[in-house]
Formats: sequence, C-alpha cells, structure tokens
Amino acid sequence: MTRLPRNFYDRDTVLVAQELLGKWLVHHAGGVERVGRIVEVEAYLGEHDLAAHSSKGLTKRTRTMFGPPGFAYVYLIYGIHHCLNVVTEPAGHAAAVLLRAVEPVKNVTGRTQGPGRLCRAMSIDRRLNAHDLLSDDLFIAQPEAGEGFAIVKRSRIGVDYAGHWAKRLLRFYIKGNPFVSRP
DNA sequence: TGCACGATGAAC
DNA sequence: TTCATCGTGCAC
Repeated sequence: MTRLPRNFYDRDTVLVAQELLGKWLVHHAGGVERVGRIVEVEAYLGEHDLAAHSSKGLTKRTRTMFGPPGFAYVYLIYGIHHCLNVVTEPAGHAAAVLLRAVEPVKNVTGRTQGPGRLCRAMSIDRRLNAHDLLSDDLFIAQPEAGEGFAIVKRSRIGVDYAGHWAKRLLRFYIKGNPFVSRP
C-alpha cells in the first residue's frame, strides 16, 4: 500500500478533494488497522471562504489549517461529533478537505456515511488533530487497482450561513456509491 | 467571565 | 422538527 506523498496535498484544494475520492484512509489504533475508501468530500478553500473555519483568521482552533499540507485537522462539532479534514496547499494558505464518508474496506464497523459517523467508525477523535498524514498510524493510500467512477458535484452541507459561498459546488462524491451521506 | 452557536446525528 | 452537548470566538 503506497502512502500519498506530501506534494499530493500541496496543490489546489478542489483538485486534491476530487483526487481523494477512491483513495484509502488508513488508521492504526490499538493494534487494529482500519481502512475505509473515501467516497465523499468537501473542499474548504481558505480565509476568503466564509464557510471555512479559517475565515475567522488564525486562532488556536484553526492553527492546523494554517499549517503545512498533509496534516489532519480534527475538531469537535456540536459538542458531540468529530470531523476529519486533510490540510491542503502551502503553509499560510488555510485550506482543507473535509472527509464526509467512506466505504468500509477493513475492520470498519457501524455506519460510515457522514463526517461524524466516519470518525466514530474509524476511531478518530481530536487527539489526532495536527497529526501528520505521512505517519505510520494515520495516512491515505493509493489502492492497488481501482475501477473508474464518475464524480458528482454538489453544494456543501450545513453552511447556509456562508452567503454565496454556500452555493458553490464544492462537495464531491462518487456517483452511485451507496455509502455517500446525501446523494 | 459569560454567552451564542456550530462543516452533525438520532430521536420523535 | 427538535435536541443533545461542549469547545471556540468574541462581546463585555
């Protein structure tokens, strides 16, 4: 299994988001290797994107987004759920890709559609915030062989407060995949 | 120091 | 449609 290199993440966020589809999210914890195939993502473009946490500027919470690419940005939402993001573009450009759903591949139990459920099923919480995605216990890999698929573009979920940014087609998912949270 | 509010999910 | 539940950001 080949880990994606740093320069994969050090590119345009929309491009990275779309290319993350079909990749494998791998997490080693408690001696268990969990693997999920990424089927749905959302792109958050940077400080100018009013739907992105980084639009509030550099704070203790958003520090990870302002950091170098290829790191995990994990936060707690609604006091209950965790969300996993992948930091993209050079340090200083606070962009990231939210992983919204995976398809179970190995050692993944429970539902995996939706960012909160994805983290629960993959045993991911905010202790993994700022964790390097080129580490041995948390990374994204290129599957050996993959069948082709079409990409559907939709508006992002839960960001109606973001004005015109809420209408941008920055949610991407694999067409027809049953594990997508909101087809 | 206080308070309003989420990049959600589950129950009703 | 309502609510759980708490860290964060920003107003006092």
